[in-house]
Amino acid sequence: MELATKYAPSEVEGKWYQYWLDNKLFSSKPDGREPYTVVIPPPNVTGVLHMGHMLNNTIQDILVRKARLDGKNACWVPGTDHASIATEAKVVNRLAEQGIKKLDLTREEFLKHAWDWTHEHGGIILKQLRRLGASCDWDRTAFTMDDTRSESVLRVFCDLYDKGLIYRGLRMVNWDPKAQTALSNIEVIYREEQSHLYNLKYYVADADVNPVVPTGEEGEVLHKDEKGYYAVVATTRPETIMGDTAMCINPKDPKNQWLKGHKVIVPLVGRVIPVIEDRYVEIEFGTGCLKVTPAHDVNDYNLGKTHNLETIDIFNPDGTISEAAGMYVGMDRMDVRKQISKDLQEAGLMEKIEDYVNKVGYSERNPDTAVEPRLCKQWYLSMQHFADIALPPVLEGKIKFYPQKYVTTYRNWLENIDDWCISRQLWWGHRIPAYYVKGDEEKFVVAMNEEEALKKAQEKFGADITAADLDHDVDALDTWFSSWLWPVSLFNGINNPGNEEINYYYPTADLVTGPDIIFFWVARMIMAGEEYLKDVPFRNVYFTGIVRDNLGRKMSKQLGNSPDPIGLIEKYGADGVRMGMLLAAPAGNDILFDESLCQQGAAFCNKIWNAFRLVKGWETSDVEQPAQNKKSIEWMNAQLRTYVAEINDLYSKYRLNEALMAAFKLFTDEFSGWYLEMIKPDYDREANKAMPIDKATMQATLQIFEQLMQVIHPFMPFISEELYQHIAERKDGESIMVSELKLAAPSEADAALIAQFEEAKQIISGVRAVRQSKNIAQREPLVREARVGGTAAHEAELSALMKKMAGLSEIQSVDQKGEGSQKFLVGTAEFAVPLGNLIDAEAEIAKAEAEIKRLEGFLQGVLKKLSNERFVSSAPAQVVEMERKKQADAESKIAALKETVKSLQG
RNA sequence: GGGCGAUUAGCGCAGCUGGUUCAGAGCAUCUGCCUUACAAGCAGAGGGUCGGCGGUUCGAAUCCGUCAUCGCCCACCA
Repeated sequence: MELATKYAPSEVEGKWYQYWLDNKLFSSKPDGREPYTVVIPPPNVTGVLHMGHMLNNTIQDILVRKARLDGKNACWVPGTDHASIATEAKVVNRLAEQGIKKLDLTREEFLKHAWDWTHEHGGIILKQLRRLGASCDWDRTAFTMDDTRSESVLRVFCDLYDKGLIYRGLRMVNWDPKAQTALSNIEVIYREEQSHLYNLKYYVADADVNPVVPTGEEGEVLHKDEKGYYAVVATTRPETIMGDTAMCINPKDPKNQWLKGHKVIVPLVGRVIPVIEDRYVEIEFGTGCLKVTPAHDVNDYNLGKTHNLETIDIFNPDGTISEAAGMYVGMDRMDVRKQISKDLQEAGLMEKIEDYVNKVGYSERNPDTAVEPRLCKQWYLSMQHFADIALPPVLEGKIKFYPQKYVTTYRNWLENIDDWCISRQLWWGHRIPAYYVKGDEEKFVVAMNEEEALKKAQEKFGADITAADLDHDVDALDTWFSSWLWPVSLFNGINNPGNEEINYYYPTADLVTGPDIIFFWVARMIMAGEEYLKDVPFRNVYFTGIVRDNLGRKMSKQLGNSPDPIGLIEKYGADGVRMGMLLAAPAGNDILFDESLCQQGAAFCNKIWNAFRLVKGWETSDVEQPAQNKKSIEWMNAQLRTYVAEINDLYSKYRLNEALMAAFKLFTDEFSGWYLEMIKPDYDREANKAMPIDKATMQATLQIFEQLMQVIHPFMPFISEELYQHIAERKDGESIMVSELKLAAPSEADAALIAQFEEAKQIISGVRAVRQSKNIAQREPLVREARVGGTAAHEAELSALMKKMAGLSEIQSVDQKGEGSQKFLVGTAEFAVPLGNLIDAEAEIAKAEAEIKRLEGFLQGVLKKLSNERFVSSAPAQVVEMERKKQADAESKIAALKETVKSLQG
């Protein structure tokens, strides 16, 4: 069969993926083997694949395929996440396009639209993952809102409520006015912003709005204009003044002593509010006067509680001004800021406006929407208990983080943890299983279903309660409240504890995710795992970096710098893209993605392909195996063992990019560059084809090739499978995926053999360099002189090989330097290629003298070290010995070079 | 404001508990080759006083201090 000169990924990838599926090679069932479990970080069900997913899933697939090759029972469970806020927002938008408002629909109607949307777009991303070669057990595909997962969520909610860990509380929450829902603290992203500090005039008055005249004590700072005395309050949010119910000063502030006990008038609003005193106020900030708006600021809320202040909520849930404000009603808060600033200035109530940089919280899911602190009742999960159980496994190393630096981040967060606000004012999600007795929010029960709720309600509040008296909580749970159960719920460990699957697959082995969700997801999974299985959910966490473009910018739709993953796969092949992703991806470092990296991956595929074409093109015959081939095979096998040991070590440290690099060098340099050239049969010019190769060499080469494919398979599953199938006749269903690579550990003999070849390689390179510098064609045979005594006996063993590789016609041993030959050193041995009058004596002398100079400098340094008594006495003997050897080597090299110079001058 | 991490060749990185020939691979660069598997290739070469300063040590890219620059995380200063 003829093989094309170029590897065509599109022709093989689909075929093998289908083959793997048909033969159920991804599927896993509990058995006697060691399990290796990975759960996918579930992408948004309606999302599409982006470069971050590509990186993340490439890494997972490499780990999973490697485990399979190592004979483990690998199980990679795929699934998707319902992403409640994001998905609900998309559905709301789509309805809006059709002229439908969410609030005009019933919950059931809305959910139907949401499910339609989910079914329409859902799972696209999982299909895309197949193109990448992801070897997930697709029969296990789960969704955070499927029956099993939903039941798990409700069970856990009820259980934690019964344990007293879930409670309902009135708190200041982060409110997203666009999605109109509460958010947890970690869903708020603070951004620094150029804004203004508005300095407002609060005129001082007594209860009857009569001006107050201060006495003006030492250190006091008074502000006065024609309308009277006033305090200056600096704020970034003038639109909240309608909610002001006090002004606060620090009791120790000398500037503002005159304000004590008085009242001030809220500008424009006209409300008279008290001046209160609290040490919370920073004396140095602005004028030391703080306006207090208990309904719209966390600190002000706390002040309000301490000082018993009235709370005026001036905002509607959508961020417009409410009736309670009495002014600007119905306007958006951002518009009011501009308007009120104008109005204040016109009324002469604005002292000044300064430029100011402050931090504003934005919703993680609606990044353009500033979060509004809002007082409302929500469900919370007490976190101290969970922090207590989740901290030890990480600190004690039961779970390892790669890179390790995230342990500190993890610890800092857990040691300062806030309770988790788990309710969201959304419909798309798991509905909170709380049931209220009609008309009384304080009377409620928590139950798995209505039936159970009724029973509990009757027990708790009286037998006369009927189903019609109960109102199911309208809110849904935070998406992460289902994600945190993922490693447990995938194996049904909540609903059916102790079942065969959870016992077998849990704890999972490795989690691959981004550091951005260390709190959202990683930490909480550890909590849930410890709570429900009393064991960690995974042993290792590999944190990937963020994929950026080659200028270091985050990939985004706006910038248009995010390549389409499927387009890349079509262009470079899945294997090429996988290699491209990994080449620049050390754990924890951001990766600067560049298409040229995929190009490199595709080139490597082509290299592998052509190496195979070469081998496959050889005919075998009964000729005897040349000794040098036998030797080369031994060497290549030693290299394989050595590299594989190194690669395994790199895997164990999760240094996958380095493992790939090592595999790349093994194949490209050692195998293609050296080994294949060593055993390559001569060309028969008359027959115009390669001479036949002996059977033993052919067989050994195919075996090595197969092993190389096994080494490469986790990184490049498609081409390795394709060639694995070409190398030998395979039974139907046989696959490289489940083949085993068994190699002995490298021995000392291997090391010695590699060292011997290393020297030969250097000699060959030396001759090639001579060729290059003298412009001698590759085919022109050369003679090489080896200095007597300079060559070790083992070099002679490889002489045939060296002749072949360096294009030498002869290797001579000489006892004196021939004239007109170009010399080079390998180690301390000197070699020469006789070139007659091609030698440029002067240039050679200059070169040698420069080298002598360099070596002499080096020698001086060594000698200085050795003459230092303290070095000789305190350094380990080994180190001193090494320095002595350096000295001896340098001296002998210098001597050889000097001799060369002499002969050239001669 | 607190914490973490980084700074090594043009680029993105490795260099693990200080010592194995004056710092390593890849990509890029330069030179020469269409050599009968592969020009998506082959052969060869150049390139870094390891961010600055100080210290510990016989010896520092490696340990300590400090400064500088960059990045990330956390935090209720209006």
